[in-house]
Amino acid sequence: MAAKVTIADVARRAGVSTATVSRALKQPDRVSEATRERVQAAIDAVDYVPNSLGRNLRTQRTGTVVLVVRDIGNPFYLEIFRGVEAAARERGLSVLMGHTENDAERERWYFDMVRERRADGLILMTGKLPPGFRVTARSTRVPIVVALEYLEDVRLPTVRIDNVAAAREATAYLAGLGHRRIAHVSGPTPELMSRDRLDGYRAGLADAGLAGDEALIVRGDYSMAAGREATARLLALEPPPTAVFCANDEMAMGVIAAAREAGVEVPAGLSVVGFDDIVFARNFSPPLTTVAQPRQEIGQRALELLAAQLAGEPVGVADEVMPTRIVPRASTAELVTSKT
Amino acid sequence: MAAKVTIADVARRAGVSTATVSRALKQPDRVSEATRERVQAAIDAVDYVPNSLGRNLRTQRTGTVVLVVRDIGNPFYLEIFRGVEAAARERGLSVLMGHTENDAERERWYFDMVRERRADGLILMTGKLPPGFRVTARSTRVPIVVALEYLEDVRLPTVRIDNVAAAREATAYLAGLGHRRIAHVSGPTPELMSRDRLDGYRAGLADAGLAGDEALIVRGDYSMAAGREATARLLALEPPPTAVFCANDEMAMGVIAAAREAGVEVPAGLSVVGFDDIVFARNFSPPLTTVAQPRQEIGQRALELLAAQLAGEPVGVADEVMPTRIVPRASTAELVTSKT
DNA sequence: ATGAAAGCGCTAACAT
DNA sequence: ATGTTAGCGCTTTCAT
Repeated sequence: MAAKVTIADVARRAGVSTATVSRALKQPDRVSEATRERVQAAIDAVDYVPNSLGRNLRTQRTGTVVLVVRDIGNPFYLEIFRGVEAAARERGLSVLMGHTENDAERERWYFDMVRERRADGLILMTGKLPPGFRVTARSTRVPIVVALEYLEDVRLPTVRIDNVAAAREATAYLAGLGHRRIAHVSGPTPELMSRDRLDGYRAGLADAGLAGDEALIVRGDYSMAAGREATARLLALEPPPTAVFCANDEMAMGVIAAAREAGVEVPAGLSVVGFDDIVFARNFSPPLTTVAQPRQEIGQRALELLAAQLAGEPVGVADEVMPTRIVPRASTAELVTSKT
Repeated sequence: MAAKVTIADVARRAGVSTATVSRALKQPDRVSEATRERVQAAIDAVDYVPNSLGRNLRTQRTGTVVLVVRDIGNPFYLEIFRGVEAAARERGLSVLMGHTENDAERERWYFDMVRERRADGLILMTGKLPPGFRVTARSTRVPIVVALEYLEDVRLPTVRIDNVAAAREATAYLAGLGHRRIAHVSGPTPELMSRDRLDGYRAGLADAGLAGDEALIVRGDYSMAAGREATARLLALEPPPTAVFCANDEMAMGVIAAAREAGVEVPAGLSVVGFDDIVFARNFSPPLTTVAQPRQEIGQRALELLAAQLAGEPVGVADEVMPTRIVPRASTAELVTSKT
């Protein structure tokens, strides 16, 4: 009915002070049973909805956190968002999702949201801080948790996986199937994550007593197209690899598509392993063997860490490493030695 | 440096009133050149960042709008989000993305965000209003724009596509390739969008002078698995269809995967058309013929409508219909009549 | 258990 | 062009 109902209207109606109404809402135990009921009746009668603007100004909190990713179009992030959101809702927080597309200006924009108090804190999944940001500066103190990616030379609470170990395991898996010529399609190697997976690949080869061959390593950019291009290079080698470990699922799918077009069947002629276990991995044909990370849990844990930080709890500089696991599907097979 | 710098600190430093500082920031033309510079210098000196909480309370606006979808995990929505976000940033608005997962409680939650003034308005892509919501009620007046989906019996500003016409065109496309037995895998028919696409399919058949056959219509739920199941049913028919129009891309991909596993090549033995042109459609094997909608533009337009509404401009009850187009790719081919 | 009163930081009348 | 003043709606001491 009324266009604008404030706490004062409720107070008047219930015959109490605004302070009592506020208490009845936020700290019911500090108000007598009878009063509480009277207040509730008044609230219903005038159709009162608390205006959080007033509260926010008073408490200097917005109840909103921002999840910053590079590319919101990447379905990979959505599962993490789910985890973050679920944990946030439990605590009455809202989650804003923003993406930077590697643009420095936008990276800063999200930081400014916190500085302007439009949000309380940040979960960073961009792999970098905005240029010029110094963690030590009191003036720029922004509650942050780094998820998934991690930052070199910066000590911030982090939730991540061990990319080296996971890649090593994936490579070992292929070696265990009898493969000897195992290629790797990596991500852009300036990025820490790509380097880690590449390092893991090398370590995996070494574990299996296999010599590395730089010709078997092709740089990509995590796109399906990059997987296609890499395939052309790899199949032209003499001898060609019998297995490929890709730094993500999209590139693995590109490899499979290109290989098939080149007349090489997967997994009969080429075993392919991806990384991430995106939704389509399971439904690809053939279903993709890949490395799964506990995305939802990562998101959840990141929010928990951030919430603790916001609540003023001593968090220290957490560095939580979540477990990964190989998901064997039909894109990999034992090497059939078809020597003459 | 300072933990908390307010507009008063700047005013003191610049030797002006807080009102002048506020003006220098928001209406620079109402302040003399000299003053403006002095204020700016003071701002830099004390490292002042405006606290939007104060402004929000004063202006009764948050500068935030919420994009409500059913399932945030559906990559289809992301392109729309991009359009919304881009248009929002131009206007200094932020976009919060929320998903309901068809849960009534959560549907209401986003409405309450606006009622509690945690957000200024809603872009609804859920295809329904929360239970009990009446557009007429002044008390629940919430700025809303409906995108993509539209609501029966409710007059709200809407940005959408013509699903009937698009489906009709898709069916006509298959008929134009010579197909006579054209099947349809629909979405859940209680939903308006699914019904529209089904109606369009029927109209398309009629256009081509083809008799409908209810056995050729299979209900799905927009999942890849549903596409797979539908395929089993369709291939068992006598004679089986030579073409399938699916109500979305995921189901089309399920159909293709299942057909191939059943020994039916696409498009040689079966032509398949999807709907939505999701990112993977282009990279599927074979690349999927589908109906593309201008997602980014839909998002952009929806935000423009909402922004106008928030600005108090007379919007009326807009009903904007955006154009769709068929994207021919390799999952469809002319029917080869292999009659004996 | 409840009330009175003082702001949180900002903007917008209204003056000058 | 600039200053004064009065809140926006809420929470939270501090009293009682």
